[in-house]
Amino acid sequence: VTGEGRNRAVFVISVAAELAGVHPQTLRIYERKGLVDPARTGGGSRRYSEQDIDRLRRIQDLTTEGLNLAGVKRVIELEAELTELRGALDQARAETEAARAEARDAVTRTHRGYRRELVPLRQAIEVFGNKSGRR
Amino acid sequence: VTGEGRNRAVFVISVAAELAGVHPQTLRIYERKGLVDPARTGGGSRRYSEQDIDRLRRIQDLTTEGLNLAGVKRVIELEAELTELRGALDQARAETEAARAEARDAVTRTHRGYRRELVPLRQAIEVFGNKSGRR
DNA sequence: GTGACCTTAACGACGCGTAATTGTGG
DNA sequence: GCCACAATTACGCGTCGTTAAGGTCA
Repeated sequence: VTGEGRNRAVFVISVAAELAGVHPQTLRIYERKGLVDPARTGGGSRRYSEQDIDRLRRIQDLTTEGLNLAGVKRVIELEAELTELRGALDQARAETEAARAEARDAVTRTHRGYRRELVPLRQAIEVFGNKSGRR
Repeated sequence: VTGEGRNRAVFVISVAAELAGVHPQTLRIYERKGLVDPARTGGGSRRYSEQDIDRLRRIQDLTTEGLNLAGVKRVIELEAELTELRGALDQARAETEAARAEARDAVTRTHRGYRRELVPLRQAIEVFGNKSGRR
């Protein structure tokens, strides 16, 4: 079950606390407040993933800026919404560009289609020229 | 200078506090923390607009949810970003739709252009039919 | 001169982080 | 049996809101 990268929960609380630069007890508080949700071993010990560590560091940054934990939680939620929205916006703009390119291409293709038909027209004139009187 | 609607700063601090449901002194704290920025009269008194009142109510909601003032400030900023981004996303999607409609129309117009030219082609055959042998 | 505004300071309540205590699992 | 983890409790510090005191303008 290896190779899961940053999702793999490997750090015990003491190591996670050291990596995040906080007291282990603080991590337990964060969990109680719903700010992190580390995995648990069968015995009940917490295991923190790299993602958890990143989140802990983000929490640290925000609390250092003076936010309390309720604020940290909301801010993290809002930031997630923001990145999601930015992605959607990028995609929407790419689709606009694609639609515009497709518009140009479609016209070009249409022209080309007629031009391709126009080539044999000279022959068509030879073929149908006499029948032109036909109603 | 009337008719400015919600931007017009009309409420003194006691009324604003009552409208927002907080202590007047609390409003002064909010201002010191940069959460609101009411207008001032020549004499130095604060004057709150309807927009200010809305903002005060929003601050109240967030603090009631347990955020401290630093968190309230950040959350309000992020929410502003979110609404801005949502607007941009709506616009981008509208532009995509417009570009796609324009793509369809452009092809249609191109077709129509050829069809208009194709009508006289029968006459052209009559006119040029004999010349078809010309190299 | 009274009243509402201004500012600054003091008080009480609460949230957060740390440390101490006790229990439990590897 | 030892060490690290778990959970609960207690303490210190800072923030927030209220209240109080003193000054200024209408």
